[in-house]
Amino acid sequence: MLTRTSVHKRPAGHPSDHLRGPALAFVTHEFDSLIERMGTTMLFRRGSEIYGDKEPADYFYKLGRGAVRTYKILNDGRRQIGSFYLPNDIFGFENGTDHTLSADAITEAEVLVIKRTSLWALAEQNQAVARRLWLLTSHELDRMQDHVLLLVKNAHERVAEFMLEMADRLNANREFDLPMSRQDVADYLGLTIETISRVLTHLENSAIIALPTIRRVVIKDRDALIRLIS
Amino acid sequence: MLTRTSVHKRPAGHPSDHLRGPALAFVTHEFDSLIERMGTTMLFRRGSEIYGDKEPADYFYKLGRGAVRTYKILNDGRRQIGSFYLPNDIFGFENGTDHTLSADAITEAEVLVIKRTSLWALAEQNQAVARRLWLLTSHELDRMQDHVLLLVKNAHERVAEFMLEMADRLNANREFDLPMSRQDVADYLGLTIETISRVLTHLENSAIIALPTIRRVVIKDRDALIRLIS
DNA sequence: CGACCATTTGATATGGATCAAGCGATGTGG
DNA sequence: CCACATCGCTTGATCCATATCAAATGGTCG
Repeated sequence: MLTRTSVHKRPAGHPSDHLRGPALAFVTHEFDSLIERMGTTMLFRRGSEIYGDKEPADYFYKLGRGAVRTYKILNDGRRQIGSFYLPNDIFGFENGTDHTLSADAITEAEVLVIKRTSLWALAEQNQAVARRLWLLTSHELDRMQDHVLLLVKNAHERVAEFMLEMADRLNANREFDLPMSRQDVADYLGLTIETISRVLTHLENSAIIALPTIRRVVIKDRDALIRLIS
Repeated sequence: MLTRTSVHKRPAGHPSDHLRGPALAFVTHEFDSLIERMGTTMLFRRGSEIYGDKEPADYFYKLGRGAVRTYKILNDGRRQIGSFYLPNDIFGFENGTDHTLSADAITEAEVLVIKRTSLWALAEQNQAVARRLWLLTSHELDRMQDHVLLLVKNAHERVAEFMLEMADRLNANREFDLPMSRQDVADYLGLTIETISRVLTHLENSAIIALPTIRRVVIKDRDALIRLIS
């Protein structure tokens, strides 16, 4: 019988691999200016819908300013949030031709809107663009995978991991403002608002975080947070 | 949500949709024979590892015969299964340069192993291949998204949805054999084996399914199952 | 047949949900 | 500038779905 050991020898072969360093930077920059030229900037008010569940996915989006959530309303009326998007994130990639989630603006949001067909046509001729599209999808996949792993943990672990993720994505070392409400956090983590509140109070009482205002978070003991998610 | 099937069935509405009909069929076939020529068939014994967590992802895989699971062991020792793969599914696409999940054979499995670098080189010159790679990643993303939505439902809903998904993916109308154990099902659905067992007993007592043997499932009342997941 | 492992079934415990009330910040009209 | 309404959040009491612990059953393979 064949064994599998011989299989894993070569250097990594991920799509983006030969784009390391300057090459990757170039492609990223090129891609960004491309879509900036192809797209239109739009302003969405707090709470307004960017696209709806089951709508054809004719566009994709790059967030300039603000915050966006994608979500689905379940049969029992609960809302499950799929992802949060922060400045410079690209979204609307989470699915195929028809959106399976809806997206709306959590805060006032400046969004670059790009027509898919034009970008797709471009990808037909430009390998770098095609590669980039693939990479974006792949990152979205990574994120979704992490979300699955998050949802099987207990409440303390979910909240701790969420706070570390937010700090990271907001480039904050210790202190940041959550762009979303407690209800949003609850719907993302698959918990209730009461549980979120209790866990935060507990973390505050344990001197692991501080909450100077309702939206502001100070990470006082990052190691303790990391230990929580172990 | 339940309509998603194996990687090879194109969900309605994907970006590649302008490849409808003969064009897509051609591409799919071309791609399949391409990778068959590029890859090597290997046999994995029941329970043997196909790739490990944190190994470089140098290959991807097409399952010929058997069943495969990808999973991650959590800090507390629990095992979370990310996906099951069935014949003709392509896997090893669930991430970037390094695997974030491990994969092993649930049953004896015949697997076509393809070197990523060779396929990637091909994609550089062949749009159809590049498109195909994107599509595969995108399907994986769809599946992961469904998994997130599954994990926030209650035990009955999760099990009902799982059974419908399996029937669909195994192309079974009423009757099929589960390739995986109760423990696997539990680890996929984020439940315990006892809960799986109790829900199955309940579904059997309600004449919604029958379980003639431990692995065999007969769907006696599909509508009731669908109603359960509403 | 006997041993072993997977599954089922039963009894009890518990984490997080639910229901309910209180609180604090923000805004509005008088 | 204050009284009051509103909304988002916190806190408390209780409940319930699922986990956990434990034992019985069944299926498989020597």
